[in-house]
Amino acid sequence: MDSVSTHILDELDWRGLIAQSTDRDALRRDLDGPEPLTLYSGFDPTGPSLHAGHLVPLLTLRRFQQAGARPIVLAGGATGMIGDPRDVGERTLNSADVVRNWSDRIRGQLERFVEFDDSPTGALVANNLDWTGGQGVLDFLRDVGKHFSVNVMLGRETVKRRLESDGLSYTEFSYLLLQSQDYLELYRRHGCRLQIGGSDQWGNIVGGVELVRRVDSGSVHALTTPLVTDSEGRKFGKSTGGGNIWLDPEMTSPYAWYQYFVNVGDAEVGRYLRLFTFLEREEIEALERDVVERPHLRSAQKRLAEELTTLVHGKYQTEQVIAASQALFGRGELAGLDAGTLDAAMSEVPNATTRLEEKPTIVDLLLSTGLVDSRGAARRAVKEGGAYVNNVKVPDEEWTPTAGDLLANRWLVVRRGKRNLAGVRVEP
RNA sequence: GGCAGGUUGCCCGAGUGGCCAAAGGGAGCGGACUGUAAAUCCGUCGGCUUAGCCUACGAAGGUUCGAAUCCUUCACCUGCCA
Repeated sequence: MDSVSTHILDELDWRGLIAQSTDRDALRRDLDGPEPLTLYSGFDPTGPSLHAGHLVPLLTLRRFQQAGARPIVLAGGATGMIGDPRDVGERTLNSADVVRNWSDRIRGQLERFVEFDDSPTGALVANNLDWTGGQGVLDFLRDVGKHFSVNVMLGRETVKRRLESDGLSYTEFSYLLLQSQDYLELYRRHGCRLQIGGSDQWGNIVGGVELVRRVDSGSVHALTTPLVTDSEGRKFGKSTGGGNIWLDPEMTSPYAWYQYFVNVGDAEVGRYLRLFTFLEREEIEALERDVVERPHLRSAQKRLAEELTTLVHGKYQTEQVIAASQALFGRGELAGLDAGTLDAAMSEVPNATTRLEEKPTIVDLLLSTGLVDSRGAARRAVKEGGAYVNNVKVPDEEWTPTAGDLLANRWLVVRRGKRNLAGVRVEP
């Protein structure tokens, strides 16, 4: 980032990264102070991996660090045991073992997005289980609970909605207190003065702000990032199938990750570039003009996908998936690809193996590659004209590959619909 | 502990003895049109050895020629009362 750049708060503002904040001017003064401001954001282990939606606050921490602040990434080993109330539906508690396993994995992912060094802005990692795990109930109720008014808590939006629908357990009701205590703890341990999080966290964050003020007379800040949705209001980072796009390459392959962003709609790509990349303003604005003037090139989508894949999976992986995407989505002639390119491209997509003697039908191929879930679905795909081998439509359920169909002597590229690809390695 | 209401496919939701693999909507999937976009239109949407069979309407058992629908018990959810 260039050093004459705009103030971090103005930068975040331009990027659309500020949903709500406490006193902006006071925050700005603290950011401009002689000491680096310490800030934190917490991430609950609600699954074995972070997903794309977590990137917004996480990358915002990174932006603050680059602007001279010191970030703390907090893994919610304790809060993950409780569950933040959602608008509808009590959560199912996960076992302590599961939560511990998940928070360890998530912690490893969190650490990749901020810099750890000995400088005053070097990042810290924390786990709220460290200060709640051994805490007694009576201490908690006296030291923390006493500062919260149930009257006020009942007025919170989520709580109101839950009371109107299916109710809310005392456990989830208490979540606010735990997160508030975290802020107080980090304020005391590390002088943390700012907490950021998704806009759905606003209530939890200001709960901490007030607790710090009441207990320690400290003045600390809150800032939330917007909940990112697409033009249809769907939560960002949900795949078209409905599942999350995960950071863990075992759960979402780098190829699938890249493809998700390449397929972002024109209406949101500019906004996503600002929210998720570290590209300069001029470059983003140029890409946004491209979307209007030469939309078919999809240059903004490709750039977004490249940046995000590099950020999460590294430069090497990114080059691999870009090469694979170009090879497989290039207009048609798969036969023209050399063996090396094809091998590399095939390693990025789902694979299966077969032998010609087994006389696999197109239905078998679709099923074995996981492109469909059942034989019925495979037949349907063929009937609907959505099954292709080597970019050629296969209209017959009984179709079987022959030696002449093999690319580079060993591959069949099986496709379902426009963009679901898989490779079948044919063994001699 | 008592009383009342509820539990249907990925989600919402209709269905109160056969015409129910279950209306309708949403999501998803495929096709056409395009730009690996959006919108629109069309089709599809439990599984299988697919004119047939199997599994399924919270669980188990029962009544019946036949049950998502009736009966019994159990589990869970919501509300009111204790």
